[in-house]
Amino acid sequence: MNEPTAPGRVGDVRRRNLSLVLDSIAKTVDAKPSRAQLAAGTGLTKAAVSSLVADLVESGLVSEVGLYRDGERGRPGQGLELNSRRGVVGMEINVDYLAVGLVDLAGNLRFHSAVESRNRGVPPARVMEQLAGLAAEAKAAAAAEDIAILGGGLAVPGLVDEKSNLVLSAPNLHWEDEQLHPQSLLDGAPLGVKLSNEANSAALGELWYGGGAPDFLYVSGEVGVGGGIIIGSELYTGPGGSAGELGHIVVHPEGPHCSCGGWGCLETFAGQEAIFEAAGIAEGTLGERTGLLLAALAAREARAAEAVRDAGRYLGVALASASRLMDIEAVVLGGHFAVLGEWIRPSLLDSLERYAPGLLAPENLTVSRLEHSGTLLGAAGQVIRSVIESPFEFLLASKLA
Amino acid sequence: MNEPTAPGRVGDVRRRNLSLVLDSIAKTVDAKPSRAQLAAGTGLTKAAVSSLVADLVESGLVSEVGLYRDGERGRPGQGLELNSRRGVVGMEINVDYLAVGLVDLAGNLRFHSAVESRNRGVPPARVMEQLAGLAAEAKAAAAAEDIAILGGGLAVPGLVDEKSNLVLSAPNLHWEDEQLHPQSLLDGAPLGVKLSNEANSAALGELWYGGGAPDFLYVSGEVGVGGGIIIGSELYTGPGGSAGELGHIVVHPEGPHCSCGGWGCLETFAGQEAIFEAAGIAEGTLGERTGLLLAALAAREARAAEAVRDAGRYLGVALASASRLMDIEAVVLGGHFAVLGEWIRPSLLDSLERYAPGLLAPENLTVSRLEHSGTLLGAAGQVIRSVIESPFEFLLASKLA
DNA sequence: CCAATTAGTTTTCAATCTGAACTATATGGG
DNA sequence: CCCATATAGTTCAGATTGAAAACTAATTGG
Repeated sequence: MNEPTAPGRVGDVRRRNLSLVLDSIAKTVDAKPSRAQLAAGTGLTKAAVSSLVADLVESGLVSEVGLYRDGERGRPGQGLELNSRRGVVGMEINVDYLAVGLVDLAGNLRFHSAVESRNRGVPPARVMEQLAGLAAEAKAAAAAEDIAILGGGLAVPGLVDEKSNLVLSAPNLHWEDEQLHPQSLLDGAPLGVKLSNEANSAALGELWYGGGAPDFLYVSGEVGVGGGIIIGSELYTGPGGSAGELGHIVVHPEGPHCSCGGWGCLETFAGQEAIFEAAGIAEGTLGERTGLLLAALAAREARAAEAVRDAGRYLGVALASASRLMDIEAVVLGGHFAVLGEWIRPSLLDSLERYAPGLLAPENLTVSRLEHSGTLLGAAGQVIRSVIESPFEFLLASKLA
Repeated sequence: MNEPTAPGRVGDVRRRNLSLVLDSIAKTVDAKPSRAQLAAGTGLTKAAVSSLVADLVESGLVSEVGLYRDGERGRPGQGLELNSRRGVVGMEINVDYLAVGLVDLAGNLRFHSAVESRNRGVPPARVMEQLAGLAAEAKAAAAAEDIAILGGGLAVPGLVDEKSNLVLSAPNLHWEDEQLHPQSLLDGAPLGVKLSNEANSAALGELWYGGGAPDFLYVSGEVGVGGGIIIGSELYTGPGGSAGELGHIVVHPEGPHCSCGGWGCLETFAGQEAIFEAAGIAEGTLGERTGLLLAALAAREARAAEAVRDAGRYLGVALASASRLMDIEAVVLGGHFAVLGEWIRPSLLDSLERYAPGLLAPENLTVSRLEHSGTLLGAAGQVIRSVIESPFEFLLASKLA
């Protein structure tokens, strides 16, 4: 018997309403709602909203931005918005690059920097050292724009335990059970640095700063094939936190052996290596090979076209199964699949229609437009969302300071 | 922008705590906790628990059962338990039988009755008429035992819309967009009759009255292959309510055409028809054919053995994919697969180990022991759980009456 | 310049939990 | 047999918080 359910206290009501008001302000992008509008939108009384907003303003999460006027009569309202002088640093370690970004509470990417970096097989300490340099740039940018950094998010391409900051397994980096110290990247940030999975973060980035649909499968084609499952505007992580492994859905029971130990996984047909190999592109860095592949596709070379067509076909099999099982009727392609977007789309749609007819309308298969910033935005966004969802804890902390 | 989030009111605290206390009483089966124990268990003060329990007792949901003594010193406590003189009727329409059961709040099956009935192709009105006869038996049994019927649950083998009591599609009954009137089965029951899907109800029955693991996939092998996904002790239904379609996971891209329009679905390899056909058993009712199959297996007939082995193999493929995708590491076999339990287990385990090595320990693949009552218990249990989760609404209603 | 209108604040009230004091009821040793 | 001790449960004052309504503030249009 688990007993995780905490008793309701009188004060819980305020926790919830603080979050409700803050979330309403966050949702109303560009509109800068007044207290009265918030009252109407949330169902709270004006009195309650006033009291809640007072706390939020005092803590610095929300700022008043001049008077709001609609041309009608009556006293104008005070426009409210998330304080754009508070920010979170999103950071990403990937196989062949490092990146950081500074995202303000309102969701604007205020600074962005990335460097190529061959991180495969490099010890975490060395990679973190290099990342610290980028983080310093972000801090400098924040100081220049007078933005206070509340915290950060760090996404890595592997399975992580965010409580203990452990990278359990990042096969493409050749990391296994590596202890990271992400806090050291942003000394003194009150909310610390949250470690997360790259595909999940990219899915969340897509949710918060991309298309915005509440339910979709995000397919992240990096070296492996990863995925993030968004249901009801929340990330589905599963009981153990490792859900979304689209790459290891079995798409052919007689398929080749997979690095995971299984057979016929999607990754063996649609992973980057599999596609390059099928297309006959063996040499060079990831970037070079991607360039060669796109060139071959543009030149209508049969072998490349077939490689991508097959990948799309098997991706369709996996997505048909996943959509049916989880009742999710939208898919967003990211990473490698976004790069191959228009090339892979036809065979993927054909395959979906063959294996799950009528399930997924073509307009619900989209390509992410966030490109490389999606993961960053998602990594930072998780920290921003945690504040929006539990502002009370933040208020307490800022009261003490 | 959806705005489903209701503002927190002061009174919400009591809603939550009523549910917390009621749930604590429900969880503590056989222990009959005192108010003081509940206070310790929930984190509420004794004063709060006393007040909450008073409301619950007054509404008739909870009853005081004599004094509690542990042999120590001190005043003995009043034992509390869910009122076993309140019940819910679980009902099930299936392809070849109808069944009803009376379940009291404490979860005891107090009455059970089932009849064989060939319902395939029979109009809903006729089936409902026959079911009403069984429901009358349950009502009589409740009257005889002085149990007040609060409501009912009706499970059907198909996709339902529970708001409008519509059976959207029950292919095995040949029902399509049929309007049911389940309330008429239990006139005057204050909580009405809730329509639900058979596989989902069976999964919930397994959750509440069976094994009790918080995360598992329930596989319901009836005429089709259905499934129920339990995550965090809750049913996962997906955004549209039709999740769990294990039967239409693609297990072989070159497989046969499926009734769903797709190709190579699990159902085409492991559905009842597929197994009977592969085993060469074409004649007779479902029951007769099942008997023949089991006899053939017992006689070690090669064709039957191979049919079941293949079904297990493909079921393993589907479960490997589903487990990986959703990060669920336990499986419960129900329906036909429970009947075939020991015969299908070896090839299923082999297959799981081949396609998702190390993911699912053999002890996490279990066979449901609830047999035919699982669905009933789940159907009734949904109504019972709705009371446990929102007792406040129930109190209001009983105050008015 | 005033009526109408809308924004936001103040005040009173009710709901509900906590905490502490109090009452109720049992056991066991002298 | 009685009283110290222990545990169960109740009562009551105090704090938090939102609802409702009255009130103040600021703006427009005639």
